[in-house]
Amino acid sequence: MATVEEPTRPAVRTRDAARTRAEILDVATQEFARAGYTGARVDEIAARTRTTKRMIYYYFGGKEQLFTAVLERAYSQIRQAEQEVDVDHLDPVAAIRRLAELTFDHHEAHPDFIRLVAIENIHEAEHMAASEQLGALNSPAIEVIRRILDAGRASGLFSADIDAVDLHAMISSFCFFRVSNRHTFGALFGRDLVAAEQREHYRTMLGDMVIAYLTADRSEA
Amino acid sequence: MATVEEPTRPAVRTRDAARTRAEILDVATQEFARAGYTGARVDEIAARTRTTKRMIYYYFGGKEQLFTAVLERAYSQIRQAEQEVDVDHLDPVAAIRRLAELTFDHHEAHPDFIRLVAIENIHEAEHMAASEQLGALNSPAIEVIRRILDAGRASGLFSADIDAVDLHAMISSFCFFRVSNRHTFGALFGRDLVAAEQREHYRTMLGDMVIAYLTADRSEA
DNA sequence: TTACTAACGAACCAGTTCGTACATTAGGAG
DNA sequence: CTCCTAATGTACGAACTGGTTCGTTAGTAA
Repeated sequence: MATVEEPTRPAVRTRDAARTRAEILDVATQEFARAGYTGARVDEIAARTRTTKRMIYYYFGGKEQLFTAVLERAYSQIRQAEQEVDVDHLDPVAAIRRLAELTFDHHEAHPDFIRLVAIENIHEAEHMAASEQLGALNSPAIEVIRRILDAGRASGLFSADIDAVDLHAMISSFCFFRVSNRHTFGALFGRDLVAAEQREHYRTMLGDMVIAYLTADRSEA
Repeated sequence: MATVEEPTRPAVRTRDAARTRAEILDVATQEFARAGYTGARVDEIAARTRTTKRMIYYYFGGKEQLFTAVLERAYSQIRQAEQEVDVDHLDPVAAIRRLAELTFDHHEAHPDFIRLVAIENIHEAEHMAASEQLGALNSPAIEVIRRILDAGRASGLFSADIDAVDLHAMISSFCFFRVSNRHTFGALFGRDLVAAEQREHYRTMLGDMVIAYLTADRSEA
């Protein structure tokens, strides 16, 4: 019943450009991943931030550039993870399997990233094209794959003459599809590709598939 | 220089419910595939039709139901194509390879369908869930795969104990990724997965991969 | 202490977008 | 030929949305 108005606490507007910028990126990542580029609302992003819409335009310029910034950060995080991969101590077969599993795990752990990539493909990668930072700077994973492939062929273990980028595509396609198409696949076949009980099953299947392809006996062909 | 106004031809408003409905679906499919669900504009769909926006609401009820109808038709077309598959005269290895190639070809030939599926996944298949027609009625392809797998195992050619739905996922993931992620993959690695020169390369790679997995020597495992 | 600027907030605006109310007519049933 | 209704077209509006204008203030350099 108190008719006394709350003094609407001054909220001690502390100034911290880096924090504000990062917070906008965090929220924007969620919102874009949730609703797609067009479906994401700048007002909604601002509302879920401790700052205002004005700041989004102040720091990023607009919705398009904000999405580009979101993509840039997401990809830079993935590259960072890839750089920490260490499979040099393993034999080629084990190394490839390990790498496939790491890719599998990373996709599963970052569904928002998968969604962002799917969304960017709907828009034909126009935001990536507009980014200087994202210009064809190769993923570290490719170099790792290349080294393992060379070793595997040198030792006679690998018969397939696939190159690193194509092998990366093969591994990624399985990992990506499992997460990206989870919902339509589930609706059509009543099977949840990302169900916890199935995790080991699919992880093993991926490794088996890649190794089988690389080591297949092609002498009869 | 004729200042005589064109009589704005009466356009002979012929009435044909089926045609109007089908035309709306055609244009809507393009527009949704182009811009995503949220990005698609009802006014734009109407403008590219020989009828008006009023008819979209008259026949479909609204944007959501229109998108659901688009998905229903797209999936029914795919099922129709799957039903025409005939691989019964082939041995299991050749049959699986042929089936994989047909899936490959279908994905390549229908990029709009791929985009619609990707878009529907962004929306967590909520429109498919709202459809009675799309309720878990299995794809004919699954039955075909099941038969081939049984035959392959019976004859001792296939060693892998994978089930039909998972094999379908394996094949689809490669075909789907190649089309759906064409743009981001191209931007990152400078390689166009859908380039015509590469078509045979990837088609063969898919078949090799699936056959290698199914026939891999697991005696040493 | 003062002055200056980077960082910030509230309110607003113009264009858009889905959806609807109302009026009209083609074409078939009788 | 007449009447009835499924089918169609026009015009409009309320809510939303990206972006901007204008004014304020925290922190800091001198």
